[in-house]
Amino acid sequence: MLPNPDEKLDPRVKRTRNLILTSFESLLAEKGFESVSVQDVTDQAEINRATFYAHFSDKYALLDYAVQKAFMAEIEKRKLNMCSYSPDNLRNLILIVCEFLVTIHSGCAQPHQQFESLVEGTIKKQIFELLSYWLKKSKLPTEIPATVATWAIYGLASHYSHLKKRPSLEKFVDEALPLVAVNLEQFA
Amino acid sequence: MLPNPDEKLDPRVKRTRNLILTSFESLLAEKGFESVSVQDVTDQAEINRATFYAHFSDKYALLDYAVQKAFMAEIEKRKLNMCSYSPDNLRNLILIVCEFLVTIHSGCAQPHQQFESLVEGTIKKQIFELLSYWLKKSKLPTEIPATVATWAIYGLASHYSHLKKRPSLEKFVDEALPLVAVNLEQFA
DNA sequence: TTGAGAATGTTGACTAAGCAACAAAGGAGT
DNA sequence: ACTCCTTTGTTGCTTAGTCAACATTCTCAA
Repeated sequence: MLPNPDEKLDPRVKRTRNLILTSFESLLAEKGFESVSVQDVTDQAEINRATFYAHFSDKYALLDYAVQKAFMAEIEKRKLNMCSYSPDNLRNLILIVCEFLVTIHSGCAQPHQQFESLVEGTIKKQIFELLSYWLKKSKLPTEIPATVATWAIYGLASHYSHLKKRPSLEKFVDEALPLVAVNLEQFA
Repeated sequence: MLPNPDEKLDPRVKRTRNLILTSFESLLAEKGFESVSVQDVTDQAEINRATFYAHFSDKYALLDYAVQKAFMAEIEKRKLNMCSYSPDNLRNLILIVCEFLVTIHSGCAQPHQQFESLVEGTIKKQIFELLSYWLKKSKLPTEIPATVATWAIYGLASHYSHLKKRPSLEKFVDEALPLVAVNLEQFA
């Protein structure tokens, strides 16, 4: 799908970004997004503040980057970026999104509205791109079905991750899958 | 005793040295000193080879630095660098040297002659400096007693660390201590 | 013995990171 | 209102790290 944006990058850049990312994640878990300042991140990363701004325009850009990278890692781990549409792949995608949101809610202190909608935007963009990629390969119509499915998947995952008593993920996905699949397959 | 050479140092320098140090230690444990190349170190540290030479003239200088730093850390941990001569402090010093050599023998693959004598030189320099510092503070004669004690201590520790069946460190040090102490105290 | 490959040091030109200082905007309390 | 303090972006100059290239030396097997 995508060329790996890691390799061939100046080692200093990789190092710096990793330092920023690592300290950001730990601060996120400790204090929550709203109360983390750029200062905090650079202090803990032992990076100059000016260097931060050479990489990210502000902490929102950093959040976007962090979420995107973490989510992409999950996608790549299951090789969903190197295949095309199938019910089973779709099932795995839904699964990933659910797990991802659950993880975020357990790994980030005080998730406020602001934070959640930022994450939502980033994740939906990723889902949409992946679905588009799948459908294009299968010569299926893309735009509308991918949009519908994207929102549906994210909605399901968000719902699931907010449940007080979450049912088994397997059961949940089994029930949800056909509803999403029909959106993508109906013109096959 | 010494001002901490860590603080006030350019963050990039600290980072680079730590990266080099970390990868060196792991390679030392894995392959042994003789078979570790500068290449290996810089590859694993993800540092440019030219950068290595900006910090160390060669791998021997690196070994020196690594040993010195590790040993100094033990000294500082027990605050021996902030006190003066006493039998108890001397006892702790002997203890540290013994433990240090034991650790090196278990943590480094195939310790050859070359490696051992490099370590010996570095450690003895450290011991000598510490003893001199102690004695000077107590207005005791320095040069000769410190020399004798340094060699004695290192010899004991080396002997101990090479024993096939090592007795309890406590017992060993209890026996050795008075012999070394007399060298330092006889003119008190 | 020779020759091919690997490791060593070194160089000079380029790029990223550090730093200090600045103006500006917000927040908390008095 | 006010100050005091913190955070935010931004800038110009300095220093450290990167890279590719080169000449040497080592090593080891053909």
